[in-house]
Amino acid sequence: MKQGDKTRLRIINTANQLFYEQGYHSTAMSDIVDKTQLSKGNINYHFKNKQGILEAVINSRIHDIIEHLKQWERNTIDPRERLTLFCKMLLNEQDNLMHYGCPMGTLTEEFSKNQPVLYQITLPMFQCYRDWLKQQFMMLDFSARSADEKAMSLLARVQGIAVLTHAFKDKDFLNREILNLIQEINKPGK
Amino acid sequence: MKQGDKTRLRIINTANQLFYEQGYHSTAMSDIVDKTQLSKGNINYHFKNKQGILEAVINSRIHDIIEHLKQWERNTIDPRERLTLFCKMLLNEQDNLMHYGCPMGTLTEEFSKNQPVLYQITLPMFQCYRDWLKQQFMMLDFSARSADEKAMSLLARVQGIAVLTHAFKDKDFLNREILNLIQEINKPGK
DNA sequence: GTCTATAAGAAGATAGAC
DNA sequence: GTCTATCTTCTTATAGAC
Repeated sequence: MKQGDKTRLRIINTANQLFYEQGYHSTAMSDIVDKTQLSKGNINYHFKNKQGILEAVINSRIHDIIEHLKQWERNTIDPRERLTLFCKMLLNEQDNLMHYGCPMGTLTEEFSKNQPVLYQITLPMFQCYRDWLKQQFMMLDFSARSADEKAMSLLARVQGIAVLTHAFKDKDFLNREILNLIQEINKPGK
Repeated sequence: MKQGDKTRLRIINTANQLFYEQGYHSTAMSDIVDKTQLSKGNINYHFKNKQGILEAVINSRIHDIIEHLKQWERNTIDPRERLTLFCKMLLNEQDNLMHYGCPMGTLTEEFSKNQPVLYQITLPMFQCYRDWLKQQFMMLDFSARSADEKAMSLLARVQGIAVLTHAFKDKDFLNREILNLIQEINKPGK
């Protein structure tokens, strides 16, 4: 890998972490400078501006999400088990969720109000999960329409749990709710 | 009412609306100046700084929330009906939810990551609803502990619906989910 | 109580040397 | 490719006149 690519990657990964832990707006270019130990000028050589960094970060995240989904598909062919793996993801991220909320949800909320350009960049993350969940429900013989509705329902459940875990800094709540949700998913008559 | 009080109230109400529509961080003092048609100096006479305005806004919101809860208590003594009124609140705010999300959830999320002082100011809004919902579940003969868990569950459901309504700008989803939620609440064996 | 004017700082983006 | 230095704009907060 070329030196330039290594630097570019270092910027993306650092910004990704900072955008998650502090939010996009609260992360200054100087924060990225400090954490990467690169100069301001160097960062601006690799990215036109802050929005350019965001775009690269989101592309990187989407790549990771897709890898994650593929892994679940390799792990099992049972859609209910796959949905269960999706829910369990939150248990693996307990501390991060408590401190920083959902990386996708919090970033989207930050842009949904009045940053239409950044919002458009960020929303595809949500769409990845929505489409994949829909596929799983279709494998359970739901129609395309109701599979999408089930996907949205499940996404909403998970986002709600993330919001309250974050707001009340409550890991017990998180564990309780996710276990309940997994039970509901695996109930036969659903 | 004195002129000073009228001015103070005008600032609070304007800031309340702007904080909701744009977020706290994205609302500049100059936005409040423009919308109130008051001078910068006048606003700083009434409030020490931006944080002072936030505190007044939150106090005003909490006052409104409590009035709202009291009204639901006057409207019915049946706890399930009261929980239903709570859910229906979201249907009355369809357009706002779609454009700006939950006024309580979005503000709390904005501060939960790395603004501990503002977070402490904002969280009591959530606590109001949590306590009231808990009371309703206790009237349905749940123990204090499980009533609180049910309250948190319901809050999470509603927050999740708000997040996805906002993210996908989808009112149909909102209506569908809220009606489902109301049905669940009024199922006998819950 | 309300105003105008300005200080003081932070943040994003740019210029140009090496 | 990487750096230092600077520009410009935006934002909060303050000083002082009326």
